[in-house]
Amino acid sequence: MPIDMTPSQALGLWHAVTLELVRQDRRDLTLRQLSILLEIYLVPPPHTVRGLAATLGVTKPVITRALDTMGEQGLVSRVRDERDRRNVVIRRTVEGALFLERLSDLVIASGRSLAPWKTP
Amino acid sequence: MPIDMTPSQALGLWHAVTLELVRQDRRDLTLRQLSILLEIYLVPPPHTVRGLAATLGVTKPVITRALDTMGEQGLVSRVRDERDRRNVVIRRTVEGALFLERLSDLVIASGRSLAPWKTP
DNA sequence: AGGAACCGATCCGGTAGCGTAACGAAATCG
DNA sequence: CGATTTCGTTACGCTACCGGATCGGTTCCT
Repeated sequence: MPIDMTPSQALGLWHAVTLELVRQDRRDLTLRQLSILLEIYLVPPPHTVRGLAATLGVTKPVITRALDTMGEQGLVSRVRDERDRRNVVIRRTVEGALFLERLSDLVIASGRSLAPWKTP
Repeated sequence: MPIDMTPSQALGLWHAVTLELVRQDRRDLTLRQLSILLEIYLVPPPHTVRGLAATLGVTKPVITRALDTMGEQGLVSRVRDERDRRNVVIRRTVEGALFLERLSDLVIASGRSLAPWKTP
């Protein structure tokens, strides 16, 4: 299932997607925030603050702040773990799934229309 | 030359690359800054502040600030246009090219090791 | 020549993220 | 039990970026 790309394709893909993300602006997510969001939605739960911090290689306050921001935007939600009430479990939301679905569409579309050999 | 991807591949690719970018940290580029950098290096020159502002759909100060930051990091350089001294021409640098080359490597490597069907 | 238009940079107040260091709550240990 | 460890959060001072307005400097237009 791997994807093979040339350097030109790789950068072209990144160029197209970042450009479009900036253009439509809407949610101004940090690279870290986006990374957290993808981690939550692509890796099987449960997700905790310290777990994410370890995975991303950042401190815990970074995760807390990112969850604050994305929580306000409805992209994630937090629930106290009742089995160990010290923990907080990060949960997915419908809105977050929709956001990533749009990101996915953007990536796919950008990849498809990448440097069409001749014939623009 | 297009690349065809499934939604899972698209998000998986983005996940792997952003995660690695966050992990190695180094230069903490904004999405906007990265977008500007890619625009400069992938689109034929000349590049001007107002041109980039129009392309990205942002205001001119945003471009100026981003060029300040990336200029300090040696990723781009600015030269006054002698034919029309109102303009500033944004130029590429060796260091900037190297940075994008590493980004390209990262994207390619992430794409290659994407959800290897069985047998890791 | 002089006014208008243009270009990039700078100033302003405000917002959001950062790292370090603490904190309170909860579980575990001895 | 109390002491210690483990969580996530908050406090603090700082830095970077934001949009909007404005600024000099330059060119264009008549």
